[in-house]
Amino acid sequence: MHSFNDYLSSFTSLPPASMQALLDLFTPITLEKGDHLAVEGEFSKKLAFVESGVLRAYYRSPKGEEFNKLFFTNPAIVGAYSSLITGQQNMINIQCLTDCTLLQTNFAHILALYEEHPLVERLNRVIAEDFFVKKERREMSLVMNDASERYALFQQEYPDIENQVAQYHVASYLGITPTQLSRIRAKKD
Amino acid sequence: MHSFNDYLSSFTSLPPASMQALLDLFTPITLEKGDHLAVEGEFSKKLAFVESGVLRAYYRSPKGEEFNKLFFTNPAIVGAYSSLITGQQNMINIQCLTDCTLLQTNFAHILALYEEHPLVERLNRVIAEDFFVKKERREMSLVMNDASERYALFQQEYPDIENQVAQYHVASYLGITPTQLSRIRAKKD
DNA sequence: GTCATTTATTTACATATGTAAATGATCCGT
DNA sequence: ACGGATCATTTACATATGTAAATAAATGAC
Repeated sequence: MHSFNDYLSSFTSLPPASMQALLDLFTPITLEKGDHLAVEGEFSKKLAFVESGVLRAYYRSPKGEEFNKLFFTNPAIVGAYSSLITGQQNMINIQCLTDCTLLQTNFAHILALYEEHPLVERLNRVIAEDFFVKKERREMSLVMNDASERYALFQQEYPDIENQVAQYHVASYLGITPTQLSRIRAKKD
Repeated sequence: MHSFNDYLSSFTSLPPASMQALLDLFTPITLEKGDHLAVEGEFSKKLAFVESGVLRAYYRSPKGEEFNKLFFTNPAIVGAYSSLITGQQNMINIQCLTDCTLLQTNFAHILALYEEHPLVERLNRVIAEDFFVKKERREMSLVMNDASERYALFQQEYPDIENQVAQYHVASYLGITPTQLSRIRAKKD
């Protein structure tokens, strides 16, 4: 498992005192398969680091269909990011697909650290930029690659997820039906 | 035409002195159909406001196929946003689809205003959040709507663009071929 | 361990979309 | 106004994907 400390350090280095102050904000929690960390319509406040387990972020269409948008596993930060930073109503849902252990905090606590620990703000910015760039890459992939190429990319990007979650969650992430994913998998042999 | 001043004011109000300092940074330029404002691989520096004309942002696949990602018309801010804020290499191209008149500046000039005009930073953040939310909506639409629904949404969102640019640019934005767009249009009668 | 439930695959058919080529329409420079 | 170039539509056919239903496999509760 990748520790939260190591994960944060991979973005930018922090003075030990700042790192400690930041880490101290987070509380270990456990969630069960099916539990939600964020729900659409809320004004989201929580941010967490994934220690173990798998979560998904998903949209819901007006008719109630669900569309997986992202998966999260160790090491990753999970939260309704756009709601947190904009203060607007949250549009996505975040749910555990397995039992999960997380380190959780209130986003406001992090903001409160900026005065005393300016490099925490820098760290936060770097992480936000990383999110942004990943989002852009995913958007490019949705547009430029067909389903079977996206499936190959998914396997590269999340090598450990495929055997931890239901096939239909993968299909939803790829933007196809489970039927079509089965066909694509069958062809690969 | 919507003035730059009015457009900025629609996000958040600025003290007149700050607004003037900001507006003073921008220089009117004209670009011709086909000209590029940003090219992939560069480290982008420029940001501009669209006074008139139509621009597109597009990706290029490794094989050289182009995929339209966004259109820009008055009033809008245009620039290789993710490159500007992250300082990373730019991944998108921005090109004029008609002759355009823009107000242009170097992004660094805006950052330099933050000290003396703190509300400019707030304005910038609000605009970035607006970008982010729009990006999320577009991503949702790509995933949840089929091509003919996306076409209807495009017509709502950009009511004036359809008769200013080639059909195949619209098709590319929708993620389909011009052939398929023709079929969708034919059905609507 | 058994059985019911959930999940994955397969099948048959329908629909959306792509490709390539032909035809029409429109635009632009001279 | 003419004529070549670009663009849009149409046609015919191929492929990818969806839907619905049947079957097979895996999972989980007892």
